[in-house]
Amino acid sequence: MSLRMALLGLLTISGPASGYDLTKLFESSINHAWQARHSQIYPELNKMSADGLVTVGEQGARGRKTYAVTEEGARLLREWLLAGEPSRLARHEESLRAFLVPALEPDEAVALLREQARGYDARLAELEALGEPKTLERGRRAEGFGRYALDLGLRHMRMMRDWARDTADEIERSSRSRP
Amino acid sequence: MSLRMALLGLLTISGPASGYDLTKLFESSINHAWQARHSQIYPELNKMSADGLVTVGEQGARGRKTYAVTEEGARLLREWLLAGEPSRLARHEESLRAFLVPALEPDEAVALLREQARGYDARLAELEALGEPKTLERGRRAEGFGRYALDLGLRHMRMMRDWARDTADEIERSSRSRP
DNA sequence: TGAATCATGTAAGGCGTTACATGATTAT
DNA sequence: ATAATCATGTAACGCCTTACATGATTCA
Repeated sequence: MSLRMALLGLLTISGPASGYDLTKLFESSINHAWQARHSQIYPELNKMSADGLVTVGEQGARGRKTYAVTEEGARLLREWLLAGEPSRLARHEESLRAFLVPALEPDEAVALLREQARGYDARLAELEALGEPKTLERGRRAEGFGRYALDLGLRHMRMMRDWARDTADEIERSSRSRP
Repeated sequence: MSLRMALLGLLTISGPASGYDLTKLFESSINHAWQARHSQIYPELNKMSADGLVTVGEQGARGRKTYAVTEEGARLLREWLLAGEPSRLARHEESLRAFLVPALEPDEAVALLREQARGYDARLAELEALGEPKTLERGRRAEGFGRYALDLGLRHMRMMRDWARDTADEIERSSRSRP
């Protein structure tokens, strides 16, 4: 269901697009919260079309198909977004890794956490670059769509970086005090 | 692979345990980063045993089996943790929902975000209760294992709550200025 | 004694990844 | 001409969820 909603949402926010466009949109925008490859997106769009959630517009060059959200699709998305179910589906391999850090020896754990912190900093820089005017030329991104999401991504990276750094500090401190 | 590592990690940190124990441990500890039901855990433990990563100890009452990590299991976990692959597998339905908020009308979006912020606050309170001495009686949790993870969980909840609140504020402000 | 909890399993079907496969168009 | 990019699809296999299924032990 989530993939379906993600596609409806992307089409709603960014306007009609092809499967190819949506594949790239996934990568460039929503990637830190959800992933999908073209091999999953293309069949899903076909099913959604069969279910009346999207329509296929003009068949462009190279067999390009442009999809647009129908009224029913819009209604379904709205319902899904407003449905207050907690829906705790969350799979985050990095957090899992972080969680298992105490299974390592203290010095190994510290090294790993420091490296992770560096990684988050690098990705933070990538994301920050996306927010700068220079990168915004590709359109849309600035207004509404992407604004809040980008902000969320930035906060997430900062949070993870800080946690990794603080935890490394704490492990170092406690393993120095009783070695 | 992740489930396998999660199980090895939990067994390493908390000591020998049954599939039943691990199922509950999953729920009470790692839940915000990874989920697994008993129907996935039991077969996986059997496979891991066949692969020599864990051993089955004494068969207790009610057919209870107690698993322990083997040397090979420990080695595999260590390798996996230290392997620096970025591994960006992340599926977070809540972030996805948050991301799609701009697909709603401003007033609907604000209402949704406020409700989400309340939800995060509630879960934050739950997590904070876990960190208090009273709840710690069930053992282990306090030292090492759970400490860092709990901290990460708390930071995550706070981050999400703040984002939801700030974004609601921002949408409210911008829809008031040009309605 | 009956309900709750402990304890383990299997099966069907859906979701997601990797790999395979093909061809058109554009830029160098 | 050649490489890069655009563009869509299918198939096999693995991971995960939901539902079905069973029985032992403990507590009130």
